[in-house]
Amino acid sequence: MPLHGKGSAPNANRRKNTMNVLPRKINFLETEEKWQQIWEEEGINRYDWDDETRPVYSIDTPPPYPSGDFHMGNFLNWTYFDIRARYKRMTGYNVLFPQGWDCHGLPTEVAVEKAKGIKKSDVPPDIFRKMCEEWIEQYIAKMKTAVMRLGASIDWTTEYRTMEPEYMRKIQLSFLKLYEKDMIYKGEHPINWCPRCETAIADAEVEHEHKQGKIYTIPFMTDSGEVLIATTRPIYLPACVALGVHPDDERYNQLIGGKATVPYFGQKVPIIANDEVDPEFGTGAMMICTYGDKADVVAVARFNLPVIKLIDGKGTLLEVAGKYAGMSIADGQKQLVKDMREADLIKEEKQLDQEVGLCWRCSTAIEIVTALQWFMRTISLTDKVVETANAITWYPDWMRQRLIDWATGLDWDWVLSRQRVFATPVPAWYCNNCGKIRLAKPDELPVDPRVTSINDTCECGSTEFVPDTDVMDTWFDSSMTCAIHAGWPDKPNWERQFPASVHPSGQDIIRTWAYYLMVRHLALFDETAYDSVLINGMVLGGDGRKMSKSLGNFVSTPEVFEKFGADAPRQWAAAGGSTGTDIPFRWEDVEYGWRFMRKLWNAARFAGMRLEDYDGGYAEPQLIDRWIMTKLQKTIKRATEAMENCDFMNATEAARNFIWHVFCDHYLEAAKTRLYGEGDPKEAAQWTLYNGLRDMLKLMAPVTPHLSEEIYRTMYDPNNSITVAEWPKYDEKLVDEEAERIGDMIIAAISSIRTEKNRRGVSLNAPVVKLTIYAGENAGDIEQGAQDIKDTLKVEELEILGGSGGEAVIEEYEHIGYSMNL
RNA sequence: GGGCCGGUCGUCCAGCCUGGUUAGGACGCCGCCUUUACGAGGCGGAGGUCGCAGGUUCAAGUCCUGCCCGGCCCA
Repeated sequence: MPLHGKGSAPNANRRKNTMNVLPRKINFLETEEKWQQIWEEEGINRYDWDDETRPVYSIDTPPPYPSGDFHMGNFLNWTYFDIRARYKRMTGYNVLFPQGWDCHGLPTEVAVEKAKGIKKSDVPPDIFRKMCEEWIEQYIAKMKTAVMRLGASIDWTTEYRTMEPEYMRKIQLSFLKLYEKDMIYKGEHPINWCPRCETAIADAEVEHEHKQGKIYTIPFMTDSGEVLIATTRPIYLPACVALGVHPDDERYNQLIGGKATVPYFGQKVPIIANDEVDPEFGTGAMMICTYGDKADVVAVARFNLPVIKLIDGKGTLLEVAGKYAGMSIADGQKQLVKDMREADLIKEEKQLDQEVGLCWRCSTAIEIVTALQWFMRTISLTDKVVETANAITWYPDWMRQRLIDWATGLDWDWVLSRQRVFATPVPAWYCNNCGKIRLAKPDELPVDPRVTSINDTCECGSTEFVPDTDVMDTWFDSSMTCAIHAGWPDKPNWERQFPASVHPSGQDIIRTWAYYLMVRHLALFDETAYDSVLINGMVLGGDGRKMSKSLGNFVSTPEVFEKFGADAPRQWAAAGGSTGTDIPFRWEDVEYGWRFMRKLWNAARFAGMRLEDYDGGYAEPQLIDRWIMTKLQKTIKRATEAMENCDFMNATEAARNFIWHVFCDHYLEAAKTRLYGEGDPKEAAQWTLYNGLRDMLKLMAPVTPHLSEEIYRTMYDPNNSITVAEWPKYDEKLVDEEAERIGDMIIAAISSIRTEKNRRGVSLNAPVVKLTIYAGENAGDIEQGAQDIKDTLKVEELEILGGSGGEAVIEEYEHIGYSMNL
């Protein structure tokens, strides 16, 4: 036995004060709010910017868009990174857990327009901005309340808003630095365009949807007769610049090099060989227009074809569309199809299931147009992105592929500029005379060129400048967080907090958040933005379908808080499914968490009562004490490994199952009689209980911080928080394999006999006049637990024999039989 | 069409990477027990040929191949 002698109490200092006993009744909801307040007052969640001893763990908390609704999906995310933050604090890290709000964006503009009954163009940009800023504060307040009610261990001294001048300064500065590095440029390129929002949008902002559409077969005239093409968008005929056929397609390849005449509009276009044309699709010949779809973009670039502008920013057809000019695309197409039918130029019409790109904000069908926009170079960084994605850690591992697939599938650089108001302005003016760009200088930031004019002289001698009226994609605000959280560019030691240790993200926004962060920081610092990515899945309704109000499976977060507070649903979030997978919200899981809290509370209350006179002393642990300690060590090991891997489910399950079904169900029952007694057997049980329970509270602390704290401060240490106490260490000295083997046998015997008592309709407490156990070769083992068996089962006379016999056998130990007289 | 994930008791979820005792847990269902931590509890029971078909192996829920179904993302 590794442990000997009274007084040599490992991990337990002799206590002077008696232990406080927990009250029978407890209002968990009030308790939680109490601790949230105390933690804030004590500042225990603050990052220590000056501490150079502890290793840093920095969390790249994604600043949410303050919609005002902290939904159960948010609940899941914040629980994930809060568990991570708390676990890391307990394992010795200086944890930076910041919180920001990603304020800019169209939804606020729309909401303000509606609320004030104005259009954004009715008032100057700075006035409209102010309205948006005021508007969004109410939503930030709501979101913040929810984050705090969850018990997220945020360092609120770090709180920031992306709409603040100070934040915009940093974003604009990064813009200038990227421009200096030639990573940002202004150019004319085909881009996705939302005709309703009248703004450029990035690939990542395009949603795809299947729609039933029509495909029309239309004849083009060539020197050797008609060639039929199939198109879903005949309205693009005026912008047709070529006819493409596959070079191996024997129906058409003799036409290559010749000309074709566009029906109805009459322009002549070249017939070119394009191996990307699918001879199986439609008629096998494809018209190339500017731009009907992405394939057109690729073809135009590849064959150096001219570009014909067909629509303006509102999606209205231009002059080139002839009599259709001035109509919307949809109306124009309708009219054109009608006219072409009459002219017998439509040979066939068929239904086709096609995919259309939609603006993710307003669901308007996007168009592809060519326009002068700001871009950030991303395509040239693709290899570097792939390399970095492979080098960092992903929880779970298979999510890595999502980023790689996205990055390698991109066709264009990132379109940065947007034509909106409530966003970070592009810090640039243009010389009114020669057109040269005059970028803001770092000390002029932050600046809104739409509001502030520039006092300077251009190289050409002119002093007149016009502002760049573009603003930036909101992702440009939020994809700098790893550096900005770390303190860039002002804190001299910002690189101590950089790269971020973990970037938490939803699987749905890997293509945006994770990708933009990575590419942006690589471009600026040539370094990864984060060392690991923690992915959470979506929260589904209890029926396994996507949670939504229209499906009637929607659960609001305030409702959950009101009924069950934070710690119970936090257990659902932690244990509802594997990290990264979608998890259904189930009230049953939350209720189970709530019952676990009550169970642990009662067990701790019992421990407190039996430890009231405990002075921290040590007596040689008995078999069953060593058994539970061994089981505890193995639980610590399992939970720690799971926590290290962000496997919150198995970490939580390991701790909960041990506490409830091993410690409460078996150990407390077996040790109860000793704890009511006197002397060394009692002290051994007390030592085990005192030290064991403390570790159990710690194992649960990241998941149920409020509950653990309430019990810990009442029973163990009123002045120090368990949430920053040391995480239990697996202690090999406390592992006793032999005790575990024999203990399992004793517990199995007790369980079997207890079941038998139950079967005979008597309570566990009813006395057993005589119990005879026929233990064969295990008689010596059973003998070691004789007292536990007698105590737990209330046996008056216990006889342990070798050999076999008895009226029943012990489950899982069929060679051990027993007889019992009640 | 491509990539990724999933298909395990009525329901939800582990287990699969690193093959090996009667496949676990929760919810629900049924039965029993007022026992000085807990009846918002305890004890027990029923319920699964691990999507299908092959293959590797002494041994497959676990590894390999093909297929089917569902989900997400992309074209």
